[in-house]
Amino acid sequence: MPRQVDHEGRRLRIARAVFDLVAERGLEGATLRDAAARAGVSMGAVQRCFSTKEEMMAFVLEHMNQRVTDRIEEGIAASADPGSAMTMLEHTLAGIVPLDGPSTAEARVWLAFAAQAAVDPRSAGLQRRQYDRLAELVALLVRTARDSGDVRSDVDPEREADALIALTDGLNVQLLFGRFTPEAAREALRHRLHALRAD
Amino acid sequence: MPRQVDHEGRRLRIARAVFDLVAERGLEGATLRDAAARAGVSMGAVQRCFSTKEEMMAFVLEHMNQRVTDRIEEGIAASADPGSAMTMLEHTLAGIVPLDGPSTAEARVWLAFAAQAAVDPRSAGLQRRQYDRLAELVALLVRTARDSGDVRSDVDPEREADALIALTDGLNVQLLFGRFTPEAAREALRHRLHALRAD
DNA sequence: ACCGTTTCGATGCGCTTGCATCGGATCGTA
DNA sequence: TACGATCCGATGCAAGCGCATCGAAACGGT
Repeated sequence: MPRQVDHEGRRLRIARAVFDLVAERGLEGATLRDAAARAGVSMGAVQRCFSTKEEMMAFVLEHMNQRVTDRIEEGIAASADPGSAMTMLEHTLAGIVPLDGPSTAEARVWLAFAAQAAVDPRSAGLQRRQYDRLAELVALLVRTARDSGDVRSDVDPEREADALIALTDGLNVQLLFGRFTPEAAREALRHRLHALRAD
Repeated sequence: MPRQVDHEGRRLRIARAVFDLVAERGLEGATLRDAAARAGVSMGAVQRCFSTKEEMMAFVLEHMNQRVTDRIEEGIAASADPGSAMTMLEHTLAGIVPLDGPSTAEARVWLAFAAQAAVDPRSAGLQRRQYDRLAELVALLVRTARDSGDVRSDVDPEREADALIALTDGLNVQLLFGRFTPEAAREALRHRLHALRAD
């Protein structure tokens, strides 16, 4: 057998490089050559790790979603009162809004993929699945908070979850345009959640 | 003097063609050749109408924003009670959310340009100016509605306007993903506005 | 120690892109 | 009617793209 290299590690390394490129120059700014150069590998290596560019991009998207999920769970675990559904809800949504440099890059990449999903059904499917999972989680949190008396009893968890997610995405866009500061976005989110509270 | 052709009309014609292409295939799917073919003119004509592709795209964006503005004003004028700030507010926001085929195309193009603006400061400037104008209008409507007693007195017009715009943009994204129906989006918007009403 | 097998990095290819260029058609003028 | 200035549409061009291909290098089995 010939020597083995760490394929999975290389995939991650390339994915990170592509992520950076997309965050800086957008989706069409991420070429195979640039990705290879940024990752410090040859172009052939990129081709061997991913059968096609589309697969590479899908991997990058999945990898980013995984990172966001990890950060959300981390934020929930590190919160003062992890058991409270309301706290978990706030951390979940706050984990999506970019509050610092790295997550701003995430938001940029998210927007780039979102634009692609709007015209490419294949890409839309991936995004939609992610959103369905997120909406389920948020709806569950809202329902739990409602049942425990933290939020008003007349809110519909599913509808409210979708509305909250929409608001979060919209805040992301405003942030990327530079019309919002991260603090203002977080404040808007907080304000919205506060309006759900039971009196 | 040689014969004159309708330059401005041709610009509009090409802009409409580019708009359709972007709505169908995204920003990078709009090439000069395809634009010329779709508009039914030669490629040279496109080059003479717009000095560069960037200028053409900026014109397309401006043209679309103008169309949206026109539709909003039209909706306000056609509403049952044009004088009511609350009605105007609802029509303004509803004019942004895509409720039918043509405005879905608008939303697609909007998202495409939004993604570009996230990585291109030049494009971000254009978008930001548009949003500032929209935010001013919405804030004014909210303030008017508040002062006339239609909405609760404890809402901050500027903050609320930004939040409403963010929600609208988020709904647009969800719509494009196919997670929302236009009716559900409109319902969510209505629900949110209803929550602002004075009891 | 040798060789077959497998993986590596580099180069080539066909294609498309935005933009520049050029001959020919067009119209006012004398 | 002949001319010259002007504008039109088609073609050319250099660059960049994704992907295919290829010789060389690196191992394990015998």
